[in-house]
Amino acid sequence: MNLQDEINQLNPMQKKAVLNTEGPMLVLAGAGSGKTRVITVRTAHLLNLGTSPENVLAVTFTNKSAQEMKRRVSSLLGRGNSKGRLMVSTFHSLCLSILRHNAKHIGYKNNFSIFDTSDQLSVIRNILSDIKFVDKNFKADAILEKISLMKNTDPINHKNPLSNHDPLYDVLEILYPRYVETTQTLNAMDFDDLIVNTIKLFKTNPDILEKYCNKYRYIMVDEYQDTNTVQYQLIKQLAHPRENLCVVGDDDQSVYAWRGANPGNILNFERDYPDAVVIPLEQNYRSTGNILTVANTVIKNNKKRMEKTLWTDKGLGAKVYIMKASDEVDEAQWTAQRISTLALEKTIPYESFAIMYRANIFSKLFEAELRNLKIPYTVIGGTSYFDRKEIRDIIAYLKLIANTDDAVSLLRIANIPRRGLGNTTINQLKEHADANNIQLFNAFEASNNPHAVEFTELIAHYRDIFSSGKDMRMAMASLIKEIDYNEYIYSLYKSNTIALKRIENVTGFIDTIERFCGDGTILLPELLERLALNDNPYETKEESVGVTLISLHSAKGLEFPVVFISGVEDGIIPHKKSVVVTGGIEEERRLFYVGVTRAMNILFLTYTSFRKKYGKSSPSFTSEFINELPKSAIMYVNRNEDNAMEDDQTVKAHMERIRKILG
DNA sequence: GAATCACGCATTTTT
DNA sequence: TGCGTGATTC
Repeated sequence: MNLQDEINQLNPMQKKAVLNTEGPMLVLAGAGSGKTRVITVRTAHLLNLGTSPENVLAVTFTNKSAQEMKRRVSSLLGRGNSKGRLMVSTFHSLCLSILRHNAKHIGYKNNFSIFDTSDQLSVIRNILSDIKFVDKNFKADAILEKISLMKNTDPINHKNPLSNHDPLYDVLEILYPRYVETTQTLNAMDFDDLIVNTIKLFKTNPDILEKYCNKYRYIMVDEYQDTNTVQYQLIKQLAHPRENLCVVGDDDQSVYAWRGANPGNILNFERDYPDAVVIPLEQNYRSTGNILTVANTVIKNNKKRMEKTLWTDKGLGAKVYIMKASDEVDEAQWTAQRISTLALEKTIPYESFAIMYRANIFSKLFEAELRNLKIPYTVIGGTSYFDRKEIRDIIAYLKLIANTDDAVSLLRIANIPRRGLGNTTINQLKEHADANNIQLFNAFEASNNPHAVEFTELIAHYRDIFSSGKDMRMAMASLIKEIDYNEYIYSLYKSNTIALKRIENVTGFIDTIERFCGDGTILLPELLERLALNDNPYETKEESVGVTLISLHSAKGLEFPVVFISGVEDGIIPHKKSVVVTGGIEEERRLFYVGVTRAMNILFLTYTSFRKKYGKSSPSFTSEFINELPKSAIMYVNRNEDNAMEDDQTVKAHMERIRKILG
């Protein structure tokens, strides 16, 4: 299908958004309203009008959506067309590429490292121990969260986000500058720094900013409701003065305030850009009528939102089913049984089902019950492959090889595998480095400890090997062999099976790396960037197998024919801890709304009478959101006479549709 | 440096 | 309840 046909098929609002290419525009894209389609067709249209692809910048939050967007734009324009020159990028990778070219202007070397969360935690723990600050009430991860919030809200004026009654307030006043100083000394940036430092770069070097402003004449931002204050500032800087800025988002799906997202960015768009055109997309192409009625009714209870009502021409469809289980085991069994029945009797593929929950911990019981019934499933989220100790160790080697100033990586692996560099020796070296104001690595080099010197020689040797651009796999394999990492793993774990598994992980990691590299060879710094930003341009998108188990947060952006939202109980949704913080009950309601609007044809809401919490069973109470549901669109299903659905002709008709859709 | 134990804590997560 | 951390001990 060519572009013009594609445009002709859009609904009037979508078409308006696509054809309006100049000036600021807010596309208020309701759930399932064809948002991605609008963005991609709009981009293709822009290019088709003669705009050069290098003058267009599209910003997303995840690499996955960036890749998806590139793919769709290039398929709209036909092959060989501009895919490579079009800048579709995440906030972080955009900033990273800007900073790599301009590192010296903000006091960094261009081989700066990117620190992930665990690197950040190490920095904080080191500072705490340096200043001999011991207080169990101040945990590194709580401090980190606040530091991140501080950076994301007001990095330049160092505005403390806490009230001065908060016990963490004073700690943060001391730690924040120290943390910033330390990371800079280590020639490292954390994820927040990537954005913050870009803003600073632009503030202090208007000429550099101007260059980028001239380059990016048309800017699009996806998921605008998730932008935080610094991302907002960045976009504002870049869009000036043309303001050909198209932001797309849905304030009702803003569920990341707790990590700094500022829904005010979308709510205030018209105030910030007075000439803005606002286009609401309210026709929903995903869900049937009753599901949308439930979604609309619930979300209307939020006060701070932009008014919109989703509608569909699909008809009412099945009612939203509500199941009250006796306890969490019953809930999981019931859900698994329902899936089994629907799958077998109505021949719905398992891939059409999703079970959603507020917290990943809840996946356990569902997994067990699905296993019981031999139903295949995929759990999304949880701890990442890259968080494993053995993978982190190897990555620490690579990071140190790429940036010897990275003392966090250095300290991680100085004695892994053991090479006679115990705590005492390392502390002496640290003191020596501090006293002489030199990098720790240089203190190792200059030390009269042969182990320390040998270690730096090893790193230097591999620095040469990796920078020569030789085969990455060979270099890695040889490094792992030279340090005898496998032997170390065997010595670490008593059980051979566990040790073998860990070793397999390391081998698997080398394979993963190869996939990150694609056909061509890339150098170590680029590999590390891709690893840090989780950006694998060669990853083949694999269809997940079986029933999807997923948190409500992770489900944003996805859709499934049949959805179960579990644990719709007071304290879970809304979560007891969320009610008192940033987003409060309204954000919880949005999260629930996100879950509801994932469902295409059938939606179940489940909750319990009793639930085991921390080992002991206590009564659970229905979520207030259940009470907000419109009576006309819902139907209660009883455990003992669980046959209501089978008699429901609408369900049969809709199952028929699902089968058709899925071929 | 390793093994053991007690204690405390317990959303959401991408980059 | 169950895991991860940190202290304690050998």
